[in-house]
Amino acid sequence: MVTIKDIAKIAGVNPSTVSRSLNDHPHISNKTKERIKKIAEELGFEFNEAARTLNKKKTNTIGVIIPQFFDDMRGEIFFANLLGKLIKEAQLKGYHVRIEYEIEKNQIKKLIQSRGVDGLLLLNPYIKKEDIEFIIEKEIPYLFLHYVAENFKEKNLNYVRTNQEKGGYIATKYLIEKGYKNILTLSGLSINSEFVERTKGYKKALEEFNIKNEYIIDTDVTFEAAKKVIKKEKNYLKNIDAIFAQTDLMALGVIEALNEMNFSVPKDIPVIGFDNIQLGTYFKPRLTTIEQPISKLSKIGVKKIIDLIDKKINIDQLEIIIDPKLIIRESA
Amino acid sequence: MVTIKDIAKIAGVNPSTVSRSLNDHPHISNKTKERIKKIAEELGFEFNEAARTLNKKKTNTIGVIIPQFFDDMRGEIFFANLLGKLIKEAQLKGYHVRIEYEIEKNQIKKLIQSRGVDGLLLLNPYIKKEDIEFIIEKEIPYLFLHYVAENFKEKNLNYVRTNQEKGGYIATKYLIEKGYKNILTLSGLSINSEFVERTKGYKKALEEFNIKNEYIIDTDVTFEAAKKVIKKEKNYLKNIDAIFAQTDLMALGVIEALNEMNFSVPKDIPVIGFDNIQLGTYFKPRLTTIEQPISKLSKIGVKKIIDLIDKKINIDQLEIIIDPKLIIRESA
DNA sequence: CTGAAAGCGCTTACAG
DNA sequence: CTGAAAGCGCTTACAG
Repeated sequence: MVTIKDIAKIAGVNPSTVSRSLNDHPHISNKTKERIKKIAEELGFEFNEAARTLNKKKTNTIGVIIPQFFDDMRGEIFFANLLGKLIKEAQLKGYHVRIEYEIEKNQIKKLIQSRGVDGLLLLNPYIKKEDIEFIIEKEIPYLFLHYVAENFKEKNLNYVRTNQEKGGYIATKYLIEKGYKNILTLSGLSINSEFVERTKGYKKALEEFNIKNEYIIDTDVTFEAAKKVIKKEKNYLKNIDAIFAQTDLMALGVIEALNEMNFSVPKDIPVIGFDNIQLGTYFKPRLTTIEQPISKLSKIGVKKIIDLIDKKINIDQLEIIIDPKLIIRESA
Repeated sequence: MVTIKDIAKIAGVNPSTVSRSLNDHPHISNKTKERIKKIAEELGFEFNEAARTLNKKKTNTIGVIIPQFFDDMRGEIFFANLLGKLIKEAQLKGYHVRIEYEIEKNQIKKLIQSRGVDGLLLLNPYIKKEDIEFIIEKEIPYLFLHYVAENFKEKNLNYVRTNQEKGGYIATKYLIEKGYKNILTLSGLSINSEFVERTKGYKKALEEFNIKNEYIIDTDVTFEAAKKVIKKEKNYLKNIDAIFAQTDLMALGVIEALNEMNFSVPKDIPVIGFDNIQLGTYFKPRLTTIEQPISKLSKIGVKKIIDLIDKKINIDQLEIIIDPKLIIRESA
């Protein structure tokens, strides 16, 4: 592999001159710069990353901690999308992304101590409290993305996330304004706060329109669970005239159940989802839903973590909340 | 950050002794080893990765090159699954994974020249010929995973892939043995050879059973395209008594189209898919399909690339072909 | 069993 | 504008 020394020898200069030339140091004459760059190019020279990292204490790597439930169907689509966009965004800015599951106990600490990353993008809401404290103590640039830690509410943390409450509010309000008053929301049986937030938004909308009847069912965040629950709660359904399912997959399960029970969607019962997965556009009726702003999330996430790494922004606190968007199609 | 020197000072020994102790070098007394390990533990020491990499010329990183079409719906589910499993597998073996899109021209060359990875897992079939030649010339351990390069048929390349032809064969044979003789296959309009292979398998099965009637339609690999084509080819359908759609998403589109045209699946026309995406289990009728062996693919892929890196196996040629599996459910 | 020294491939403060 | 030297944090061949 060709090194700076090789180039120095060929050019008859000191390695430091090669380094400076290739790094466009201002105090080097254009003549030598160009001469050296040409040689470097011809030899196919690239800086040895490890050597640079060791010297500059800069890895150009963003650590991304993903949750174990990445394997879930729902997580999969959403996270795959998010990760794909994160990788691309980072790459465009000269960083790369190191994705890790939290498998071992001290994974995050090790990652930091071994100087493997410049900063951390945390996509896992279940980061341990001590890890968060460690990150903060060591002043490692970090950003919660999409989720905010569940285990550490005391301190103001850095995050970029979707306004889930607003999403729930928008969905519910849309149904109310269409004239529905008995709205069931299917929420997630999950410790992730997104569902709590969406239900909050649901309640807020009801309240705003002075509607007293709340119908809330918590269930697993899957197609099957949603389908099953709807079929089981036949009697319950008699009071209901619209449904807000808090994920698209659940909404599809609900529609499937309703179809099998000979309800027509949206005529008999409109259904609105959440996420805007592509799947929702495939089947009839095409899903009306709330869009998670994945593109914005990844663009802003990458930009901000790099700003934090470059100390372009204060590490004090960074709170960015992105509003989701109503997508009107056929199901409601 | 704590270094080997710090520990040496505290322990009153030479840094080399610390290094050897922490690396479990055989010639160090257990006493000092344990003493030093304890100090290291107390200080929260971890090896500086860059320093180690620089010295040992080993990054413990597997480069993963993904195709631009990772963003596609189909690619997304399949690749997300595969990537998630790759990351986990690699991590369990002490490696991490560096995922890159091929954005710049010389991305792969740079990755190699800058010594960023120990080996390459190529998930992109459209690697340029010169890149492949470069990889081979530099003797970088590499493995095509899932796809095999389209641009470089001359040389025997290393790969781990699914036997797509066999998949097409199994699917078609299954339909034939159920008594169907006029089988349409919906193949992919795509330069990826997987569809060519699956169609080959389809033909092979027909031939084996002496069936002369071939029905092949090539179309975009999407739900919508499949649906549209089926609705358009109404007349064509009259001759058909079973359909083999070469992706699950296409199969779902086909079923949706058939339903809208008042055909019952599988009673009137059975439909078999390919991929075994989870989605296929959600809707009625649940999809009969061919399973892509994603778990095996990722496990073997990671294991073999590490073997190549460790020179445990010959770099001469590695060809592993994994058979897909028939999953019988309701649609056929 | 342990130490002293050189080296991995860069960068940069110090000189001139 | 350029060079010589020290250093980033490890490892390991050479000695003893």
